[in-house]
Amino acid sequence: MAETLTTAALTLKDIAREAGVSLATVDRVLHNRPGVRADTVRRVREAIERNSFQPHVAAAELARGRARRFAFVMPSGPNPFMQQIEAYLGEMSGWLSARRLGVEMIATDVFDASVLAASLEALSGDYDGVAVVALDHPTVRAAINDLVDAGTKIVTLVSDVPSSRRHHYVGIDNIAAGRTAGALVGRLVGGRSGKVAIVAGSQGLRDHAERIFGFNQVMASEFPGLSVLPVLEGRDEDARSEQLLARLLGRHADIVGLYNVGAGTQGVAKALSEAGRDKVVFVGHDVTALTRRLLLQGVMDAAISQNPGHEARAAVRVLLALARGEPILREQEKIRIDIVMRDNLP
Amino acid sequence: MAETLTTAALTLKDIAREAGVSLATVDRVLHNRPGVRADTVRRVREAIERNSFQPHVAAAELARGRARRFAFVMPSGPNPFMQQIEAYLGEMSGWLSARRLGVEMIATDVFDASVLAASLEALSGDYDGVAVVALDHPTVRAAINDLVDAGTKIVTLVSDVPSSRRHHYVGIDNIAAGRTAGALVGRLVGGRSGKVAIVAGSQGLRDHAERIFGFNQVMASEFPGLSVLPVLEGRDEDARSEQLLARLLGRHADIVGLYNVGAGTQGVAKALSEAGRDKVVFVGHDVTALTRRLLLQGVMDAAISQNPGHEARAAVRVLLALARGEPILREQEKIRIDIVMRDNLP
DNA sequence: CTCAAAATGAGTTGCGTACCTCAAAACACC
DNA sequence: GGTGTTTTGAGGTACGCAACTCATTTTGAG
Repeated sequence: MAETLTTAALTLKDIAREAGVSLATVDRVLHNRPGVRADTVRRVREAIERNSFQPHVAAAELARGRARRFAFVMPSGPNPFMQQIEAYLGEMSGWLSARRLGVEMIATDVFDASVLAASLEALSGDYDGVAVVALDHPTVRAAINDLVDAGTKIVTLVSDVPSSRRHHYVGIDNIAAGRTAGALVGRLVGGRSGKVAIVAGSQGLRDHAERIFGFNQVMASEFPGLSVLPVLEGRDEDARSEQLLARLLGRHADIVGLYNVGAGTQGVAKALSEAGRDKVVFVGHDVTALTRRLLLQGVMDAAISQNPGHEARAAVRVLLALARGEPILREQEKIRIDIVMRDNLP
Repeated sequence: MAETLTTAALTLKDIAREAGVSLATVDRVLHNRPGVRADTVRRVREAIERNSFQPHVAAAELARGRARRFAFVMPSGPNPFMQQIEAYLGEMSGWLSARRLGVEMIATDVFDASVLAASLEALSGDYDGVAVVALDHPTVRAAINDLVDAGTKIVTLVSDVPSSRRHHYVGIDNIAAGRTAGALVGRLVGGRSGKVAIVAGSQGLRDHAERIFGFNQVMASEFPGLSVLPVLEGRDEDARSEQLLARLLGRHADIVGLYNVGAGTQGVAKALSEAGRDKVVFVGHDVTALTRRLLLQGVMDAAISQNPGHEARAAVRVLLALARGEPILREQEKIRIDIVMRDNLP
């Protein structure tokens, strides 16, 4: 009837006895310190393994003395999504200080590779972990690898640099996000045939390009009745997005769906309403004050969301686990793609 | 450019000096021990407040010595959702033992109020925290309140007992889940008019009743072209659900949508396919091996999911925070309603 | 076999808190 | 002013581990 999921609480002393060595040797093995014969290392490791020994987190944390410092390198300038991440980190301040964790925000121009790389290099040695919203560029990749080599734990946030040796990526699978958007547009259009428009910031941005790729994939394979128009590049700006879209709507009377890949949402919504094309199925990204309003008004039909609170907390937890040498709960730290419609607005 | 989110690391000794008292007195205040003048208590509290002092979690944990024990009281018998929760707890075993947390599963008949209440009463004094999948019944409520009075931290899991004094509920808002299901069925039907069927376990179950309530709300207000048929009560059994639904499908040729509120999914799918009514929009709950297959086959169109992994971890985290007297990160522990379609299957 | 280098043992200290004891001081009451 | 009670101080121990020192043993090369 009752079933226990955890094992007894051994200590290092027990492991030392088991392995037939002293506490000092166990300590040397545990922290990869030199001066232990390979054979002895094996014996100790086996004893740890055999008893599935886990160092007591609290004791280890207490003993190491100095507090851990993490840095969040984020885009400068106003960006609601990033501001949300910062706000959520602020909400955690009690949690952070109870664990003696210092978290600092560092604003920089993440869209300029050399500036970003310089910012990263400047952090070397000062932090135990760094979370960075990174551009995928060779210079940035090199800066990340340098930090990794210096022993800093690195997590890419929102936008990944898969070619680097970063320890973890906290963000969504953008291809899957695009696929989801495609499925939503296709399904919500509901059997009608016609054209579908795409508004993106730029196809040069990795996440945008991936989303468009996934979107097109689904449209081609599952919704042959819908044809996708060439991508409009609105640079995530309201005015430009509005202008481009207004022109497109004028030229195509049979647009039935619209996927807004990045920001510029305000402009997109305005173009739709001024053209009197409110019935167009409109799917976009992220739950902000604006998209929330548009969803409630029925202008937007669905938003693909990547919970910024979860991303902020996951980044901190992952950095902490990496710094402690604990395993990462992958399932927990995975950022899910949320479909938000009017009735499940968070 | 850089901005720090945390404060300096004070210790109890600092607080004692600040307040002009000894360590012993601070300790007495912190743990609500008797023998301190009200005036002194205030001075100490103010010093803590003024410096926004947070006890070092690791030190506190280490000092208290004995490990914490949590119990999960779950339904006996085969239940995929509950099995998943148990599996996810198993995945956490490293995390748990590194924190010296003991978690035990206790299987019982949660659908029999007196049996469940007896199981709960039997736990008194043995556990620091209890997570329970609870029936909302006066006897159960009393048992929960007794445990609370005995100092045990209580979390209701999946199914709430709002009238009790449980410390927290980990689960979804079932009315919102029903609304979401309604919105999905309505939208996916895509403008056609016709009838909509509902299959539930029982309208006597709180969560099922709430979901149906939310579903009907949306259908009535937003989809006047769809009329909802009387609820079929399949008792979450495949055979019974299939039989009832098959009969209903036979009588109504114009059924365009179907909401399966609980289990019995296998039977529902079978009834649909044997009647050759695959085009009916079918929305159900939870991602299991079965619903995953049905989604991929296109039989089911969407599933409302309440990530069991998240629920298991949230329950543990909440119990731990309660036991430590830490604040709960509400935003983090909130269980979201996930909409799962073929293209965002987790 | 000798000797230096490598490997290991034994031990100490400190992290910040919980929990405990005992003595001293402050206080209230008559 | 003396009594008893309440409040406060001072100090110790323990928790499990990190990080270190120094002495001792073992090993391998010549």
